[in-house]
Amino acid sequence: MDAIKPKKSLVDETYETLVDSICTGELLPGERLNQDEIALQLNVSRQPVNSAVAILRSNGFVEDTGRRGVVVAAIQPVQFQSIYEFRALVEPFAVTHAAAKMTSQHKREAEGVLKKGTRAVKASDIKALLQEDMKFHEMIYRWSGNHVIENSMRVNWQHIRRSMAEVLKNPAAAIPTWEEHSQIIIHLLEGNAKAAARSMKNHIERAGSETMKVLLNS
Amino acid sequence: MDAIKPKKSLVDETYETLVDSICTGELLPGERLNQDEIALQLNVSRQPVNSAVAILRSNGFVEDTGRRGVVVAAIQPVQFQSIYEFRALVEPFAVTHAAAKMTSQHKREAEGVLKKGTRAVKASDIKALLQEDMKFHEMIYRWSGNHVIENSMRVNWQHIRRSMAEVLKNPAAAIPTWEEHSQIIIHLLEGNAKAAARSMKNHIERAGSETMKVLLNS
DNA sequence: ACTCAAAATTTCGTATACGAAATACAAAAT
DNA sequence: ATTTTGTATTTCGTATACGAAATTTTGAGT
Repeated sequence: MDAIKPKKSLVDETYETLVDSICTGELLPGERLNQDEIALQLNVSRQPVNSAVAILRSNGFVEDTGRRGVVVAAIQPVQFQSIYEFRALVEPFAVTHAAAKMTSQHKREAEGVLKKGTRAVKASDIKALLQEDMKFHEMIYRWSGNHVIENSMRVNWQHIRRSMAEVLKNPAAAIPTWEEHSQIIIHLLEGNAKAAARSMKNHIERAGSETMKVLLNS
Repeated sequence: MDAIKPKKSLVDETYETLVDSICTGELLPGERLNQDEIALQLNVSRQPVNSAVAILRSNGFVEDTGRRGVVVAAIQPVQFQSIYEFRALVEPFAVTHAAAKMTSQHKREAEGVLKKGTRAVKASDIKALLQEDMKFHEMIYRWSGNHVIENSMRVNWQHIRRSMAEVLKNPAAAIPTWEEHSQIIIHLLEGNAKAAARSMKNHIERAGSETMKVLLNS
């Protein structure tokens, strides 16, 4: 028998709602977060909102102004450059570690994600594209067996979502992405760690420059 | 006229106190955190304690038990292996980026940290050794100009403190550490990025195996 | 004595209350 | 008209209150 759904706390729900709002651009950089207003909108008291804001602050999504309350942290293009530089280092490393551990179980999982990804490409389903892209990379982190990678990238991915939503305003941008994802998996299943890592590096660098191009023109 | 000191919130104070207690081993893995008790000891109400615990949870220092409340997260040796693997990747990268940006300002800062470090070695001042080691590496992250590195490593360092406290029960273990730190800076000031990165990689790998040796024997 | 269920207690999550600091507003002085 | 200053309002941080779920204790039945 399955455990009944462990409904999350209001703090968690509030936190996730706010992160979503920030990442989708509903809350713009510099905008103030009014706790009373948020509490009213989400139909909870100010207490869970206050706790959620404290976590947002700890994770760098909002910042103190020195005055009252917090504002949505600004995201500069240079920060995305940092993120992609970092990814270009970490992701090939994750792939290399994953290569040594491939099983038929992994193969099945990869096929599932690739199928969902290509389906989303065909349907130009932006929301699905976003979700499946994240799932693909999180899958690789997990396969690497190094939990620090997964943890370190978690917050970054929330920021990446912000930029990716911009990039995918042209859904065709997802076509090369999923071709590259597919190629990486092929190399992994061949047991060719070097080629897989190189593919990943190229993938991140291409996606990075694509992203910077879009961000700088907007 | 100087601005008056902006004293931190009780949530922050509570959070830092709890992280300290976890990292120094005062609170052991698996131990339950009783909010009433903590509030009483810190002489605050349960509200800031509750918020601080939520942040601890978000940062992986404590985990839900499925029952009531949270317990201090267990730290397995394998987690430290992951951390050191990760550092062996990220820190040479940071050094490489820092190498391109050295100024006389940086030189002065480095000399200050190295002096404090070697003084702590001579005095076998464990607390200072811990603090200065962290400061040394955070300085390099900062110099790299990539904020993602600094942010990603922040939580890791709290865990590293836990292991380092163990290692430094033999204070002589700090001697090679600060020789290596010094060597890294020398290469950086020479503008020799390759050599600096290699020194950093060796430093992390030696420190990592030293740490694993101590953890597995305790 | 041992077991099990009902009652009492603990402790958490969330709501509400309150004081203090920041901001907005308004009126007086230049 | 602009600046200044006193006052009202907003909004946050923290304290306290309360209900519900988990845990412990109690005690009756075996």
